[in-house]
Amino acid sequence: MWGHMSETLVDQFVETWGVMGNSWGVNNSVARVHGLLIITDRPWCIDELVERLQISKSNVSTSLKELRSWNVVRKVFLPGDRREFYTCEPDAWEMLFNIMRQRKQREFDPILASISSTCEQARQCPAGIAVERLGQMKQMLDTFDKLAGIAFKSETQIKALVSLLPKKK
Amino acid sequence: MWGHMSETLVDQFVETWGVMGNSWGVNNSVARVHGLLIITDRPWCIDELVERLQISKSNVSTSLKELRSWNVVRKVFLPGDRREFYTCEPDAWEMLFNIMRQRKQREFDPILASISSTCEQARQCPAGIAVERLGQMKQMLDTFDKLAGIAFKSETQIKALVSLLPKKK
DNA sequence: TTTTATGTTCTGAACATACAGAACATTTGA
DNA sequence: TCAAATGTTCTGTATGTTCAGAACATAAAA
Repeated sequence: MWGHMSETLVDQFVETWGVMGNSWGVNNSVARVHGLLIITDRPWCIDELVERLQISKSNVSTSLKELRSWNVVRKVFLPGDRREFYTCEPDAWEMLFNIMRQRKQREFDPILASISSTCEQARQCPAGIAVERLGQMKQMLDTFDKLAGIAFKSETQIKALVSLLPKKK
Repeated sequence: MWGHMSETLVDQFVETWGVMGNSWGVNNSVARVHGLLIITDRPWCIDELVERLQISKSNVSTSLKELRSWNVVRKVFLPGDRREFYTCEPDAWEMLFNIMRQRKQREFDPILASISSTCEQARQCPAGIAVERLGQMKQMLDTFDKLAGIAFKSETQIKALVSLLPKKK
C-alpha cells in the first residue's frame, strides 16, 4: 500500500535498528519504533504501531515521547482524521546531527563542566602526575567540545563535504 | 607518596569518570577503576584497588579483564613483587582511539554488515520509499565506515591536527 | 607436601529496567 | 450529557544487571 518492500525486509531493518540502539544505550522498543518510521517514511498512528510491532500501547506512547525529545520524530495531523500521527525526520544526516546535538548537551556538557571544576580546584595543589593527567583529560574534552561546536555550526558544509566522498566501496 | 593531589579531588575525578561511563554504556565499577588508573598514572594491584575504591575483589578482577579487552589497561610486573599490577595507556588520545576502534569493530561493523545484507536482498524488490530509505541509511553508515578508516589510519596526523587547535577557550 | 598469597569464576541476593494492562484524562461526536 | 475514540500515566510483574562473598584454581614459599 505505501511501499513495495516485503514485510520481512522491513522487519529485518527494524530488528537491526533495535540492536544498534542497544549498542548506543537506547531502549529496544524506542529504537524499533524509530526504525519502522525511518524505513517506511510515512506517518503512523499509535494503534498502527501497536499492531505492526506487537508491543503495548503504553510502550509505544512512551517510546514516541522519548523520540520526540530527541527531535527525531514529530507529530503530524492528517486531514479528516483526529488521531495523532508520527513521522521521522526525512534527512538521515539531519537526524544524526539532531541526535548528536542532544546527546552532547545531555551527556557530555555536564561531564566537561564537572572536570573543569575539578581542574579549577586542582590549581591550588602542587604540581604532580595527577594534576597533569587531569589537565590532559580536560584538554581532550575541550578539543571535543570545540570540534562539535564547529561541526554543528557548519552542518550544511559538513553534509556537503560528506556527499563528496566516493560513494561506492 | 605518588602524587600531590588531594584524595578528594581524585575521588571527584573517579566519580565523574564513572558517570561518563554510564552515558556510554560502560559499567560504573569498570569506569571507576579506569578513572583511578588514569588520574594516578601508576601501577595498582587488585588489593590496592579493592581498598581504595571499596569494591569487592571479584568486581575489580572482572573490571580489569574488561578494561584489558578494550586495550586501555595492561598488566605490568614490578621487580621483587609477585603481584600483578595494572596501568593504563598513558596517552589520552591513544586511549580514545583504542576505545573507538574496539567499539566500531564490536558494535558498528556487525550493524553495517546486517544493513548491507538487507540492502542486497532488497535489490530484487521494485523501487519504493522503503528501498530508497534503506539505501540512504546504508550510504550514511558506509560514509561513517570510510571516515573511521581514514581517521584510524592517519591517527598520528589527526592527533597533530588536534593539537594545533587553539588551547584556551 | 603443606601453607600462604594471589587471581578468577560461580552463585544468589539486591537493585534496576522494561513493559503489559489498568486506570485515568481529554477530546469529539451523538 | 453521555458514549466512543484516542492518548498518557500509573502499577505490578517479569526480566536483566550488578556485585559481594564463597568456592575454586594456581603458583610461590615454607
